[in-house]
Amino acid sequence: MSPLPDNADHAEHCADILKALAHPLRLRIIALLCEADENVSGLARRLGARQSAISQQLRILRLNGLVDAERAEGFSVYRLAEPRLRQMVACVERCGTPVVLQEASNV
Amino acid sequence: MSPLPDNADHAEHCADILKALAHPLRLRIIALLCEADENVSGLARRLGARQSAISQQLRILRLNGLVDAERAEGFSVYRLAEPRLRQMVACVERCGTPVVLQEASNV
DNA sequence: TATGAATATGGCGATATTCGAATATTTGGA
DNA sequence: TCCAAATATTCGAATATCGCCATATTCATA
Repeated sequence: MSPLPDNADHAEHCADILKALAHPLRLRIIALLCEADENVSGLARRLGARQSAISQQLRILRLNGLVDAERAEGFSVYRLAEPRLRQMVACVERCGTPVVLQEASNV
Repeated sequence: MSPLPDNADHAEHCADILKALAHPLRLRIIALLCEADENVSGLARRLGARQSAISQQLRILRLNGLVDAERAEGFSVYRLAEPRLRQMVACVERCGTPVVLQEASNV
């Protein structure tokens, strides 16, 4: 069925995507960008993190092709480079939520 | 909307799940277990990996609550501990597949 | 061109991961 | 009980990642 078990290259590529997401701050950045584009200082403010930390993690996300940036009015506005990430985020969020809570909210 | 950006604890927990998946061999193990339960040597054979490598990665998956094992006829049979992982795997697999190929297969 | 805000990068110590080899443990059957 | 297959664990060296500070770069505007 799934090509993943037999295709080591594909597995490696998918693992790279997961690895890029597998960091609390990066995951929260991505989750914010799922809702709307945002610039660096906006992200830093909303996440309560230092600018350099945000910029560092954005670089990693950029190098992995998960986000891209555009300069606008003096700001670097970041956005999701891959719309399918919204599914990913929703998925991991469900996985990380105890079943009890999930049923309670009737999802 | 999503609780991820504002809830650092939840983000950390989700990142842990992603981290557990973010390894080529572990991802392929999970992908196999999505289809059917399997024992250690079966996994090693089908993935062309050493027994100790499989066992090591299974331990990590076990400690993270992604799989669990049951002894049967002399073998340790592993299975998914979390059915929602099937969605996760399908999701990351789509994300890791170039759009071109995806459209070609009409998904 | 000079300035300041916004962003990006370099470097570094500490910590964590990875993989193979060797070894230990568990288990079922003779 | 003893053996052999199946699985698990330990160890060490190479590598990678993290978090943070300091600094560099970019860019719009004066």
